[in-house]
Amino acid sequence: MDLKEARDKFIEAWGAFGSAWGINRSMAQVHALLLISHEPLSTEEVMDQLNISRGNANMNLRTLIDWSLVRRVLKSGERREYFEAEKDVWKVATHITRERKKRELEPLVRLLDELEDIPGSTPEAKAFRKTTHDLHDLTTRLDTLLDHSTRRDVKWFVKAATTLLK
Amino acid sequence: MDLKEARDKFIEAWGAFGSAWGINRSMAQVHALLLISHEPLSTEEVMDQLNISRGNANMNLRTLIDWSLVRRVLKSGERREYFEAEKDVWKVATHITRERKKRELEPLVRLLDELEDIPGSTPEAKAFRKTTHDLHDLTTRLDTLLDHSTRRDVKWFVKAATTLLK
DNA sequence: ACATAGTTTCAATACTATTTGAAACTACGG
DNA sequence: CCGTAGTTTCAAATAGTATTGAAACTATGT
Repeated sequence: MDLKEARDKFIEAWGAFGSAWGINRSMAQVHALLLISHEPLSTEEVMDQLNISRGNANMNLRTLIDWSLVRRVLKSGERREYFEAEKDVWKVATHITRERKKRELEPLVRLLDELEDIPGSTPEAKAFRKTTHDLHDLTTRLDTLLDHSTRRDVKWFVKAATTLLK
Repeated sequence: MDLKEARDKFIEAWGAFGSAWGINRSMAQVHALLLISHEPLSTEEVMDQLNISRGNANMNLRTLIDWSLVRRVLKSGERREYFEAEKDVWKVATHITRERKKRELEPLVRLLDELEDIPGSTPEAKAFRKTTHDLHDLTTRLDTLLDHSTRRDVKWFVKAATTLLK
């Protein structure tokens, strides 16, 4: 397999992986492209290499910057903006985890918190309280866990946890 | 807030949560409904309570059974099938984790493994090798971690890991 | 103040995934 | 066997998301 082929496979796979996790395909592909590029790319280059439109490229680059997965780079004497990906995969994992925790886990925890004290003594009400209470406990713990593991160092955490489980 | 309202909110939220994580909305909602029901429900009851079609209900119930999140229950003397959800949320977390690891993480690890030894000494080739190698390392570790934490007991793991981070 | 290079926005469109609903199938009781 | 209650399948319709592309906008150099 040559480099070009390998790069295409990687971009495709990262795109598929992303969509399975609720991150849109193009965004994941732009990210993949920047991850494997040895130097920053312009919007134009991203468009060309992935065959996507300017609007699409622009929008996803902005979102990636929002997520702290990509940085804007200015080359001196050039007006055009270039983009480079964060290459430290442990940081990448941290940023993605944080972002998703914020967007998806936290709202759920808040709702479960509200739902914990619904009154009623019917079997339905009891079943409901038990489930929401248990889920609240689980999601809160997960939230705390992710919080600590991203505030510190994911790399260290994964290594320590792996040892713990061996 | 009364019970009915709370149940609806929970079903809606669990559906939204699911779709953000690549699990389709109806499947997540059927799961939510069964999680908060104090007794098993039939396909018919699921259809009625969620306003979804028979085909949809049937298909998602099967998938939930596949994922070990729901069990088929036969009431003696009745021909109709009933369904009940696994109520232990830690087991639920284990089953979901396993399934997603199998479907999404493992294929990625396999691909990265293949891509690790692409030849070439250009900066492009080097950057490519570094990224895929690092990702391979990260995903492999994560794979191992999830493997052990689901083979043992997620509950125990989350507690231990939390202590580790405190 | 104008021309130029570049970025952003957004309505229209294309694409993908989900859902429906009706027909085919299956199994059971009489 | 036949009728009935129930389940499964799947092509077609629908709903939901992502993408395009052109126009509006912004900044820069002369």
